[in-house]
Amino acid sequence: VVEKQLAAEGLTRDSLGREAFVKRTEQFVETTGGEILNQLKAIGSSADWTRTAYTLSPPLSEAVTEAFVRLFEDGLVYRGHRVIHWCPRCLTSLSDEEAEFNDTQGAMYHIRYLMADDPTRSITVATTRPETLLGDVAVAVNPTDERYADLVGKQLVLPLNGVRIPVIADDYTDAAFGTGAVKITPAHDPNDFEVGMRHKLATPIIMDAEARMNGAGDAVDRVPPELRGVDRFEARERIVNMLRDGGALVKVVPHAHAVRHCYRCDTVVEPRLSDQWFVKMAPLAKPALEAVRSGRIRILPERWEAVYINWLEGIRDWNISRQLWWGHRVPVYYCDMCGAAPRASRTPIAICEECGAAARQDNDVLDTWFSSWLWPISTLGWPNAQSADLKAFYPGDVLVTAPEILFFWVSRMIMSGYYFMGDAPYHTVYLHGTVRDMQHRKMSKSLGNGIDPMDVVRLYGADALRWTMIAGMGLGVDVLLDPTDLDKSFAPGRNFGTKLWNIGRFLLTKVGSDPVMPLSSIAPDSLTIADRWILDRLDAAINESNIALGPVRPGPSGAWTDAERNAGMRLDAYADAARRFVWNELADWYLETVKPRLTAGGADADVARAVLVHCFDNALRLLQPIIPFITETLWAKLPPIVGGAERGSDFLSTSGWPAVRTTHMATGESFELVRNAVMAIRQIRNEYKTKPGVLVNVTLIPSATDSASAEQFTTAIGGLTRSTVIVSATEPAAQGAAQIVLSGGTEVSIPLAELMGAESAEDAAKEKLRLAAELEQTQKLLDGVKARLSNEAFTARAKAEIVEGARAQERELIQKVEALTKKVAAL
RNA sequence: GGGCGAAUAGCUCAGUUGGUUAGAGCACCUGUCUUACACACAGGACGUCGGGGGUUCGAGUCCCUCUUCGCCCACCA
Repeated sequence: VVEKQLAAEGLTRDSLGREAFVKRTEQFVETTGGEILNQLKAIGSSADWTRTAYTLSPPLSEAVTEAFVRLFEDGLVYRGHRVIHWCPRCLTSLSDEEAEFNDTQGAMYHIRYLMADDPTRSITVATTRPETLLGDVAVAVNPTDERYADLVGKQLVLPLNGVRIPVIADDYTDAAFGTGAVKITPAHDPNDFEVGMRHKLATPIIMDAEARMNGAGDAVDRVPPELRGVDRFEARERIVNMLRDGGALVKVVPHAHAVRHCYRCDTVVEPRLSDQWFVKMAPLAKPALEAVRSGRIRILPERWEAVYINWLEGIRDWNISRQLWWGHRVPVYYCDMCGAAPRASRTPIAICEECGAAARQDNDVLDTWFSSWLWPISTLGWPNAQSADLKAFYPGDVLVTAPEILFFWVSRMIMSGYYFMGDAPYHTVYLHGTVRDMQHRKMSKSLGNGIDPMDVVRLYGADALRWTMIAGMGLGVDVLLDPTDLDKSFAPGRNFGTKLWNIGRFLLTKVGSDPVMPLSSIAPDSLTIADRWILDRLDAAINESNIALGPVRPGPSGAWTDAERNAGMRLDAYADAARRFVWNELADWYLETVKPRLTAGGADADVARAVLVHCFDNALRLLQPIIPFITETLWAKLPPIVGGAERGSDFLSTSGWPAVRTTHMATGESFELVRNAVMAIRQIRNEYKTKPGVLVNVTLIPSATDSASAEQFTTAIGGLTRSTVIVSATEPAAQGAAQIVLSGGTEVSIPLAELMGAESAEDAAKEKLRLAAELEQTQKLLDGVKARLSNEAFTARAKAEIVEGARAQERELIQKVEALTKKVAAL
């Protein structure tokens, strides 16, 4: 923008000078950028953050200089004369990574070059960039290509400018591709440059920096006057027409190929011969490769490791100089007077040490990634080796980032970590998915398909935003969000947050603020079957979360084992385990059973309070990383523990991750019976369309294996199903009752008259149909198990526990089928 | 051109080393304002796991092949 303003005033950045240009740009940021700064301040962001985007803060600047000078002194930074990617709009060179490929439908132009001493003979070359023919210095053919063997060494005449060029033989040419003859343009193609070097050919540059046709120096005669100053693409058209008119154009065939574009402005990149600074990458890549191969660093998802290794193995030198004015200036100084060797220096050099003349600093700046690759160390105080932060926090643990900057940033940070610190900057690289819209398009400003996170925060809350992102984040899977329907994506997160809040509201009001007993002080005998069950489920949820997240760090060896390296970081599985516990177990079952106990008061109420608070405390710890705000608020309101015991911290966020109990008590299987009975009764009530308010009498005949007291069954089941439960040892009459046989053999019976109301009490046919259907389904299952077990191949070859499992299932199903058969018969 | 990944309920996705009746959320259907929560509760319906072939006592899971999407890399002019 500043450059445009200058142009309007008839100025350029060159005429203005670097100092004035920088000042001018700073003013622009101050004024125009002020609104942006204010917005950032409003949400609590540091204004310095914005400034560093324009100027490096002094410590970072020091780090960049140090890194450059050290690499220079070690011979890993060098100045090279070669063909690089040039953006004619940004007027700078680009690294390989910054010049992105786009598939483009272009054309292959076949052009005839005539022999100089025998115009009846010719060679036809094929090219996608005909305008570069003005810069051709040779035509190369394969040495084994018999078609052209007798032409090697002869001269051709370039169409349009009449320049004479030789036919050369070089392995680079593939006889099978195109016409088998390649035009060589050393200054505008990296491969041609290599060929040119081998054959000691000239390197005429035929375009200016903005990619307008223009020969400089001795190439001036190569560009016909009518083409000078013409943009390359217009020149292409005109040249093709000129060739056609002159009879040199043999044919044009459509040709799909990949063309490099500037990653910033999307302009087609022009290969261009120039002097640039490079970093030798092979020595840096070596330890970075070894780190991943040995397991010192793991990359998740694992498949990216192959991509990383493949890239590093074929790595090419890194062009780090840019012809921009914003950035960190290359700290190399020249003397134009005596021609002393360029020097890299940590401090500015004003005067040449050799001859005393004024020294000149290199005019290029460094690639922004040259500062970014130092990020893990420069942010911790490097190059100050005494930095306390560096000692305390290097190396770090996990880098979370997007796969598209694996090469730009991730791998280079690893290289700089090894080179400057002798160790990797982290042990885990977690590459997350990309947020896309429903058409799988990357969200972007230009497409207008993005979602403003602040809108989501306003409408659904920050916790809901985090929930959606984390719970939807399968390892290596893209997250699809619909920008036109925020509700679809974010309502589930909001709903869960609200649910959690309501659980807390209920729990805190019912439990009150009186101190609760610590779980450890409760006698196991006083725990109900529901207590034991929920404590079991809590342990299961913690275990599941731990497995989903995996080990935090590699073992003592410092390297990941094969078993460890691909386990963990399953954020979606962790979120799911935590949600299931809180919603489907704690809220749906335990809270419902505990209500009457809390109201009743007494010793049992204290037990219930203790278990409830313990479970909720741990549930909040489990959810804190995903839902930090709601959990923190609720946790602060938990009642104190008897005796003033601490919960580990004043804040949930630093209170510690939950741990499973070390002592085990009787399992919660009895409560599973309650759950099965409750679900069965509810199902019956629904099928018979019993009004929700109607109280029914339920007879429960527990199987011999159920040990829990009858009282616990009656209260638990009764409370959850609006029924009065009688535990009985005797079989009730099948006639006139709805019957349920649970898998353990426990039977449940409800009089039809109560389910259906007095007016239709006689309708036993429906119940018979219902039971018969269930019998049929159970029988089918049993038949399947029996068939499997009677297959000798199965019993002989399957693992013992699988076969035993099938036998147990068979026994259970036989029991159930018998009971159901009896009941159907009685009806 | 080379490499990699994906295809499972209407939608977005889970499915650990092959193990029997394939799950969740949303959407859908029925009922309910049951004093924490209708952003909720209870119940329900919905899938021959992309097509074909193979290995196996047993395949969503392993192998081959085809189809369709997607990603990464690449100096064939």
